[in-house]
Amino acid sequence: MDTLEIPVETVFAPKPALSAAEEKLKVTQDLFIRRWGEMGATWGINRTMAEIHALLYIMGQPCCTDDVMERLNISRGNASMSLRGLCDWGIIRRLHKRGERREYFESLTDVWEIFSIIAAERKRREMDPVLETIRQCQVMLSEASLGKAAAKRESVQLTRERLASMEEFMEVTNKIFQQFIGNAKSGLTRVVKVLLKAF
Amino acid sequence: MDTLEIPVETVFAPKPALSAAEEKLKVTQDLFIRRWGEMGATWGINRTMAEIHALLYIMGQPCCTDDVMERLNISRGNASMSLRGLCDWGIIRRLHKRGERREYFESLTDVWEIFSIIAAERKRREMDPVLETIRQCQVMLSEASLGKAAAKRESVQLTRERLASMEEFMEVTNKIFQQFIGNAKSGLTRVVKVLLKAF
DNA sequence: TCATTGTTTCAGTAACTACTGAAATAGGAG
DNA sequence: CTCCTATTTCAGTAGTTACTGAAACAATGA
Repeated sequence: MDTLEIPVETVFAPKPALSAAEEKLKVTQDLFIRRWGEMGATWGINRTMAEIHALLYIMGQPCCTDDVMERLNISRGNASMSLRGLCDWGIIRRLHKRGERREYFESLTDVWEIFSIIAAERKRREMDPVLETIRQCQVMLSEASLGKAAAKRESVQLTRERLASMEEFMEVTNKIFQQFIGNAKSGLTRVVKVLLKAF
Repeated sequence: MDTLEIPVETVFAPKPALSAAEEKLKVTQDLFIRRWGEMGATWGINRTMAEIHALLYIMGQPCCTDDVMERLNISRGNASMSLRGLCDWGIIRRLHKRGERREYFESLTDVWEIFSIIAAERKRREMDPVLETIRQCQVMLSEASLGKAAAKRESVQLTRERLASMEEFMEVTNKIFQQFIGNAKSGLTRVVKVLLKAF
């Protein structure tokens, strides 16, 4: 039997074993983190970035690069790049602790704020260019550009109609986004309450 | 000089040259299609699928597999799979023309309907599982699971708070989605008008 | 100044996703 | 049934994105 020997773990892993409660907390957080990462992936945000954000959000306390690396089993390079990316988005913040050399990171805590930042950025990057393109297309198919006869062709008319309905849709959607973004900090609940009451 | 010979194009390319207007229409449509594809890509929908949908939408008339292949320069396999995918989503439809062997495809024309289908599906696939996970996490950190003392720890409390605010956010968001989805056909404009008037 | 600790960058590579082209399959017409 | 045309499937591969690990860099303190 080797119960009398010093367990290998004592030498190589200086950490004390987690208490049952700590273990459960960790398992729970990991579950949340994984799911969040999966969701992020299908929304065009890379999994690791989403996971890091989930970690910082769910922990509720600042973590340093090494904490993140260790917890998610990722390399230093990856952690560094992803943390920077999240800072660029503005949904996590760098944090210097007095007398500490290393940097810590923490997530914004207000969920409405987090999502309105993301929404605003995506609108700017993805919806706005499409809207601009649609308008450009409409100019290209205008009477002025094609001449009166050609502009009357059925195929041209069809395309113009489609462009117009898409434009209308996107404009309205944009306005909704504005509401989200503008009201985020005060809690979007207000927007929603109005919406729900009306139906 | 070879002007007296039959031009090579006459033999190999039976199509007549496009008129200026047709050419402009094509260029315009291509511009729209490309932009739409780019947007799709950043939203986690693959570029080709988004482009095919854009094509069918903007054309306003049914196309067969070969039309799509030729217009977008993609292989038969790709076209077939992507068209099936779009049918599965429900945003394009198969269409049999009387006396024609091959199948045609057309896009839904109502933009609100298109987007509400997409929204509903994404909610089901991506938000619902996260919500379920959050609830599961809350159970895992309940007093019943951890015991009274452990449940009082600060770290546990923090995590529980975060889970709770995220849950609240997602529930509200879900309700908004429901409104979208439920009112789509009658034109979402109604929802929006209410929303806008209230501010 | 140098040593130490922490951070960023980036070339190389692993992992993944999308696409092709050809073969298999389906189904209508004769 | 067979022939013919349209459609689907899928193995192999091209193209893309994400990640690692090491080296360069930055900042602090002795």
